[in-house]
Amino acid sequence: MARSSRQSKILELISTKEIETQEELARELKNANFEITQATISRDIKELGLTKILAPSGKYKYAILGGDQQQVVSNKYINIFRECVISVKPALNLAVVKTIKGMGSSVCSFIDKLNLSELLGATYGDDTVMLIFPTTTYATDAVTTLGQMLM
Amino acid sequence: MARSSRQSKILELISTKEIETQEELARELKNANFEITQATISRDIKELGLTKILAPSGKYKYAILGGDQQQVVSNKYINIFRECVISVKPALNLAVVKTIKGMGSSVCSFIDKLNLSELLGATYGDDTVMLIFPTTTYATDAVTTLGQMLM
DNA sequence: GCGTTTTTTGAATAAATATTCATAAATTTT
DNA sequence: AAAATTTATGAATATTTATTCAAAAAACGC
Repeated sequence: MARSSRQSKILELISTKEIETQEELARELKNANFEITQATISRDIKELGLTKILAPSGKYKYAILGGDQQQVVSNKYINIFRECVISVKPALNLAVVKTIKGMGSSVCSFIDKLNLSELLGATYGDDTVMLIFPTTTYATDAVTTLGQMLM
Repeated sequence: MARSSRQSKILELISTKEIETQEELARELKNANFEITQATISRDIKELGLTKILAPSGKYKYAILGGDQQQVVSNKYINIFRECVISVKPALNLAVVKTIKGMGSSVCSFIDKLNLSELLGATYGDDTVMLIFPTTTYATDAVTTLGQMLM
């Protein structure tokens, strides 16, 4: 459980910040209350298919891999999603996602990447993500899409 | 000059073989008569925007980056091409590319990636690449395309 | 529940990679 | 063409990352 949450957090962190080293990632995770060592991060990074790329700044940073290999890995991401999400429910033009404690932000960051159709905006709390749509129909469609991923 | 040739060779090597470490790359380059140390390879790899990715085999290997950053880098590739190619000429339904000594194979590997229209096949020698087209027209078109890259 | 197997992790370490610093080669300036 | 500047490189080293090996934690069957 801690494992999935941690990996989800890692995905969020690297897409949010420019993480240059695994030690740096360890520090960030510590801030998010994951006590972990560099050894474990090395393993997580391998599992998640992350790589160091040359950022425009000229520095190296961790990023999610593009290309073919990505397919192999994205199942992994969906598994993480599954383990962090408790339920997805519609509420008029909103979709409300309940997550395990502390995973609101990283689940939200994950959902952002899905490019849900007509998603107007998304906000999150500690264990909730709220997705805003123009109509109830789009909201229920999104709930269906996300629900599918949980099965 | 040696620099461009070497980097061109590096591009060829990593797209041909599964190179796991810089030391391994150093050995391969030695075979191709480039006496070079790991330090320089580290620098070349940074310049070329290469990264280690997880190969399907589960091992790490070097690969050319996909994605946005790639644009920044591909100019670099064209520069290398420029420095390795001496001339591009048509001969009936063929295009003949003369390269500096020893660069036939890596220039050929580079050209392969261009997906020239109607290219039927390509062969190379030490300092020559031969491209085969169905008609003289396609051959001269290719010569124009490649010629453009040299300007 | 209790023993057994599998999975996850950390500490220590091995392995790999990036950088520093000095030097040499190439390029430009005058 | 000599001096000055820039660029490329290697040796040594610092830094970073992967792995080994042992231990703890979790999952499983009985």
